[in-house]
Amino acid sequence: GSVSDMLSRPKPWSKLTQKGREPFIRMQLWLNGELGQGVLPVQGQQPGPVLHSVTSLQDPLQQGCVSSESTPKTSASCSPAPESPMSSSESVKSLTELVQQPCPPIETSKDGKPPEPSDQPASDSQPTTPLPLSGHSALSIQELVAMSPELDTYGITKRVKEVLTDNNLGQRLFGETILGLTQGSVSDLLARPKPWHKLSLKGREPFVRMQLWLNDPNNVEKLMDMKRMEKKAYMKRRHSSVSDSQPCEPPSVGIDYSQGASPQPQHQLKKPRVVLAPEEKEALKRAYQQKPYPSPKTIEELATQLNLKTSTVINWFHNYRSRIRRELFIEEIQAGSQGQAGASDSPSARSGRAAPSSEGDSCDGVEAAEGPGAADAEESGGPAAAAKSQGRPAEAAAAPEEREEAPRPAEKAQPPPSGTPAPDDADDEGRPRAAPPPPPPPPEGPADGPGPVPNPAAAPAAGEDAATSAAPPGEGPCRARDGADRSSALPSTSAPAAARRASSLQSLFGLPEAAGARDSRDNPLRKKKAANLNSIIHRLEKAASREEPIEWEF
DNA sequence: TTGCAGTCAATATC
DNA sequence: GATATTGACTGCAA
Repeated sequence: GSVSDMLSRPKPWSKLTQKGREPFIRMQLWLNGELGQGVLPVQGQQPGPVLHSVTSLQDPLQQGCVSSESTPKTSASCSPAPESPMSSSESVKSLTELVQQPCPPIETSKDGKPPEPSDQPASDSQPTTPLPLSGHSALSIQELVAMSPELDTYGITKRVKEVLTDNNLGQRLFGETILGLTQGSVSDLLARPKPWHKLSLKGREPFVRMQLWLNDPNNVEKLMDMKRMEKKAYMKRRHSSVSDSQPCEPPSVGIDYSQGASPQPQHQLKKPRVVLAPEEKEALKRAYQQKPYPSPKTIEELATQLNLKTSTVINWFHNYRSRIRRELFIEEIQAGSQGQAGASDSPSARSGRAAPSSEGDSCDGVEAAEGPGAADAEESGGPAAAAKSQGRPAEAAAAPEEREEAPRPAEKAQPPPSGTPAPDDADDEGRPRAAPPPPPPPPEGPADGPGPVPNPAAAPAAGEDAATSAAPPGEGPCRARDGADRSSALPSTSAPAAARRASSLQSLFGLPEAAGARDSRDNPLRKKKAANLNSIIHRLEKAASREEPIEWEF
């Protein structure tokens, strides 16, 4: 259906979103029978039978990290035939070659990311720019990303981490040279990769780069070289600065704030970083538990009570929601890949590093659960939950479901679960409020368990959550969008509802297809979740077709 | 306008 | 010194 629509009523390029352009890029590539023709004028073309080609684009990046089970979406929408139809084979070939090439440096920074801002003396002969991509073939990273088959992000990061540690290569170096990202971002990415299908085109980019890098037989050497050169340059700078007594301009990275002292007026303008006190965080977390999507009013109150700027509170909620969500992704992945084998824990298996969250802060909105609300943990993945030193991860994964299954009455004296929106939330009503991504962590006893902790936040938030918590569970917005993503990128409207639902399920679990394929069957917890989610999806579908206000209660 | 994804970069922690 | 965490910001989509 989508294809038909697209073929008969193509939108002008300029009107298309990034997502929307993807199919056209695919078509263009397919038509070209080769890759990298720069930008693609798509308009008005009436491509012929395009369909199957998409599948054929599956193998390019391959080399091991593509999810074992080719994306269901694509395969569903395209000919199930495993092997791809002719024409595109060339493209695949050239792409594959390209991907495997020693990858000449490139200067294709998409958004024109300045090739290393000021940086690097490394410029010494070595291309500092990230993007180990094409030189000749003008195949931009975006194109590659657009055509990339589904990659196993978790597997990729795992491998990258291995390679980096094995060779004693730092994240900073890797990030700056290969990915064009800062150390912090790399760390985050490696520690908490999102499943491929949850990533936007932009978000996929680093993974494609990583995959390309992994495929490059000389990857380590190159990085080592870079390292050496950096060192050399650094030494050189030091020497010269010492001898010249010249306050040697801050090593590269022209952004030498820290170089502190220098009373440069501009630098003075830098606002100091806000660091929330533990109590403040605690309060915010509690507020989050009460209401993951606080109304402006609530935010205002929180800010006042905590003596923070409202923007800080807003940011905090955004970050928290999004980070919790990510936590859940990996929990799922890990649970998936491990639950299989060792039933439980094996912290060891956890890619070396324990889920970041486990140390308590980052996403502990969930962690909080372990205390008083620990009861919740009970069924949470059984052994896994128990084994986890902090119970956290497993809980996190399970928590959502529990809430769905048994809307805890505990949750703040919910006004009549149905119907009437929360009193206070006047400002929220009407808007189909997105569900708390990962449902607010198990309410350790609403408004906080034993929690003697003075909780300024809880108060204001308390009365309001009804409406919110009544929202559809399971990452509403995210999912919805995700669903849209898929359909636009990989038309598969013809898939029977059941199939669609199935794939939705996968996405709901945040499982990379591969993982899903691996474990979805026996894990009882998973089954339970699946069943539960199935029913939710079913209701959602029904509701959607009705268009009448609905009361969410799962 | 709101929420989110993706990042940066300052700090904290190891 | 390397890595992890996290508040803030940008850009985009609905």
